[in-house]
Amino acid sequence: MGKEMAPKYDHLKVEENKYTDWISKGYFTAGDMTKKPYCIVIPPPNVTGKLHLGHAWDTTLQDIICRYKRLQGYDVLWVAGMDHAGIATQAKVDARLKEEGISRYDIGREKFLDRAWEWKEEYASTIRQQWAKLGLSLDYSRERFTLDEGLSKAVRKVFVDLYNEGLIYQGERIINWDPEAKTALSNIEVEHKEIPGHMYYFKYKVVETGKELVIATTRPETMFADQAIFVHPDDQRYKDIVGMHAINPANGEELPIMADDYIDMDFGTAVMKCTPAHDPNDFMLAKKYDLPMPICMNPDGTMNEMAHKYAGMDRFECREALVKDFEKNGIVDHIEDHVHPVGHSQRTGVIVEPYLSKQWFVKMKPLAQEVLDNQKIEDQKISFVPSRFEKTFEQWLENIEDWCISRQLWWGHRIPAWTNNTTGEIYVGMEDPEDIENWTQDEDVLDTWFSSALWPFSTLGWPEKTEDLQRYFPNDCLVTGYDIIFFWVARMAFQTRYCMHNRPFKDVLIHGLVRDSQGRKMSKSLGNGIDPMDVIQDKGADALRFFLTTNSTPGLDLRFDDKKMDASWNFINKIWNAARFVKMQIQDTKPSLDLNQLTWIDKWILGRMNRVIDHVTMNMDRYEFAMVGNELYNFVWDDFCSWYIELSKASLYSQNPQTVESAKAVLYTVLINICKLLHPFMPFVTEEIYLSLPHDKTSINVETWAQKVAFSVQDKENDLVDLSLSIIKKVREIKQEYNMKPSETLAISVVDEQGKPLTLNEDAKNMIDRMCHVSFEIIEGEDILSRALDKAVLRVRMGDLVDLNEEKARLEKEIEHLNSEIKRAQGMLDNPNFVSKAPASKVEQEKEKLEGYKEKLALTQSNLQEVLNKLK
RNA sequence: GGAGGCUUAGCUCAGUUGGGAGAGCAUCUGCCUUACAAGCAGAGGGUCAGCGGUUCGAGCCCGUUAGCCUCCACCA
Repeated sequence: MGKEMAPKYDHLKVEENKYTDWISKGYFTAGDMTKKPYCIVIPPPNVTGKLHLGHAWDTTLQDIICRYKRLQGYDVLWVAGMDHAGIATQAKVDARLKEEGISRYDIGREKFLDRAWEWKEEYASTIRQQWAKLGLSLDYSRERFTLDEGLSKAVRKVFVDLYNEGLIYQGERIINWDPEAKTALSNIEVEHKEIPGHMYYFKYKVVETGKELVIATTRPETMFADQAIFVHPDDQRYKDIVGMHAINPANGEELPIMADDYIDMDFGTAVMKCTPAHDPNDFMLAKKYDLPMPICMNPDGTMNEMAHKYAGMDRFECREALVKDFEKNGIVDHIEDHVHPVGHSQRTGVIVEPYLSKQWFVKMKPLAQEVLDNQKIEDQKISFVPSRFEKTFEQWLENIEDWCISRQLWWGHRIPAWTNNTTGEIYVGMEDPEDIENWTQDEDVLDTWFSSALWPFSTLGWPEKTEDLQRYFPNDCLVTGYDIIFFWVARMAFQTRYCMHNRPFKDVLIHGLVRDSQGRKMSKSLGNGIDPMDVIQDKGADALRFFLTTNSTPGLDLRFDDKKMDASWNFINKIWNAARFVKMQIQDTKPSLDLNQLTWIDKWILGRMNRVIDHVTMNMDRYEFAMVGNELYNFVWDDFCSWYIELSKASLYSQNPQTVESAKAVLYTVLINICKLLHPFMPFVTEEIYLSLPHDKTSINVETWAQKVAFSVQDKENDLVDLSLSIIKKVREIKQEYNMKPSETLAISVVDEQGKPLTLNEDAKNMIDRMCHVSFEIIEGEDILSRALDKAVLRVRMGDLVDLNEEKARLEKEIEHLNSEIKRAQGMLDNPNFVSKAPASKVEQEKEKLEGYKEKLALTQSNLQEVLNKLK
């Protein structure tokens, strides 16, 4: 103790070294069995790189919840962990290998995986450093990785169970193929973007009649794999040619002309070419009619030998060349510009190719239905904050399609399926086959989200029946962005329902995206990303945390704003200086709060504090952090700093030792409670202040939540505060209005409605004088300025300074305003419906307001009369 | 084609079961007052996007229009 506190806040110094100390003391290690458990699992960041501002926001929200719950006396477990991020990480490692001039095929699967693990270790440590900078109260003793041994076991078990129940199957289907990453993707890994393209109309010759048939397509390059031509059975235009054949202009093959009512008679020429292996609808038709399904492309997006002279060309090159040749040969009827949605790979950005391929799928309908059914049960449902996301979530589950889970990658959970080398038999199991030399394991790995989906319980030890699982499952809360509700939240929901027969967590707090100051998404290509570590260096983690969490509303995006970052820093600086003042007063001795010695202003601030504690607690429970921030900002800055600290100086410098002691104790009490209330938001500075003051615990981390102080207060004490504050404000206003120096002493008196002087006690006079430099005198005569307060009149000796005409105008304006308020309030009270229907408290409130306005109006009117008399 | 969000002070945004419009920054005025000039004390500034409805009472609830934005969706 006895640490010096510099006048200007130095966040670098304050935030240095604290975190390692907290970790070493085990403050964030869960397991106190005497307390009630509370559990959050971190959305595991990808080990592909550094954390961005979105992570900072997401994790700070969680940290706030965890720290709050810890102060409230919960045994909080916040599980640390990271995600192996299959495609993304593999791409990074590939790129690193490329720099060395080699590819993953050069070194082989095993060596590649060694390199990937190296990469993981490197980035995991970067991420942990960033967590430390942010001050996150994670439990590292339980840190997990989505590819670690325990999770691998969990993944295998789920896969095998689902397979045995027929909920996982292997099938040849049209999937979304990423030609860049050369892997299958799930539907939601495809982003549909409207891009300008063309609708090509080509002429086909009908073999039997020799007539022309015009058919539209957007992807001419797939024509090499066409197997049929379809029209609607009721379409009179084409009725005659059904059953005939047409020549595919791309390869000269004869295509049967068939009829199916899938065809939209109003679209294009109402004739559709069918490419079973390259389009999901065509595939469906081909299955129905048992058509062959050849593929005309290689996995890397180049054309294969089916494309004849175009073989080896990239698919888009081929498109261009083919159309050019068609134009030359008179095949093109016409070409229209056509803006249409095209699927892009979320990971690599390339255009996704619908592609026939053998993959593993999860049968989703039954799993999703379980979740939907349980959403109707109060103690089983997942509650979203804000609740509108429940609809998003449920609608997605209602319309869900089977999930393609196999990926043609190396970095990930290997699919636990083997094919017998001689019999071709498939084996799926937890354990490797005994005669493993006779079996070949499936080359593919699982979608990363397959393992992420198990996160809420796999991190706690499942499938083992661990104590942690028993104690901390289901989780209490999950915090994540709306952008991964489908990817992650929904999948956790059904996997948890399947494995645990429970919900993964009770609440989901949803936040939005961090945008730049112009409202744009932060992206690498725009180069507008902001590194949270730079912000922390510049303004401190506390300021960043406070900015992120108190300037945002659940579910909405957040714009990063330097000005608001500054405001956060300034707020911390303000608290810092208030703490310096308190420390200066109390030195190193903890003052004792004697509730019997409280002055009227002590009671005033304690009353405010009590109310703030109530509001903050309520809003913390509702995840309304912006409201908490706003209330604490105002309480600290206005009530505590601007008013109480200044008012308390009169007590502190008085001769009465009891008053002095009481003021010190109140300063200390309020400050400590401010620290506790703000600690979830700004753990570093609140710890620094806590430790620099006399304190009860070894760290604010192990303190208890703010407690209200119970004391008795009388109406007249409250009235005195109200009156004193209104006098001070009014005097300051008058001085400003008349260009007087604030330090200049103004002679005032305070009188009641009848003009009788009000007796203020010496303490109050002293305090008012200290705040706005006045002398209390008996004031009579011509040179008076009178201003109405709420329940009294302030009279000021002004001499010649008073501009009576201006004063008249000012008073008239005020009277006008008061009259309109009276009219409004009177109107409400005269309305029998209001009096009978509105809550009694509201009616009472309105009556009081009306009385107040009336009193003030009377006072103001008499002031105006005085002015008018003088003007005569 | 479905679903959702946003529109409040010059700018960025709060506004908790409906009951006298708020903050930060910016602007104007005056202050080096012994915690803080990254501060202190004051001031100005808004038909709460438009229209209609419910209600005694609407920024808030309902409907509708407009502008901006996001997600979902297999039309060749």
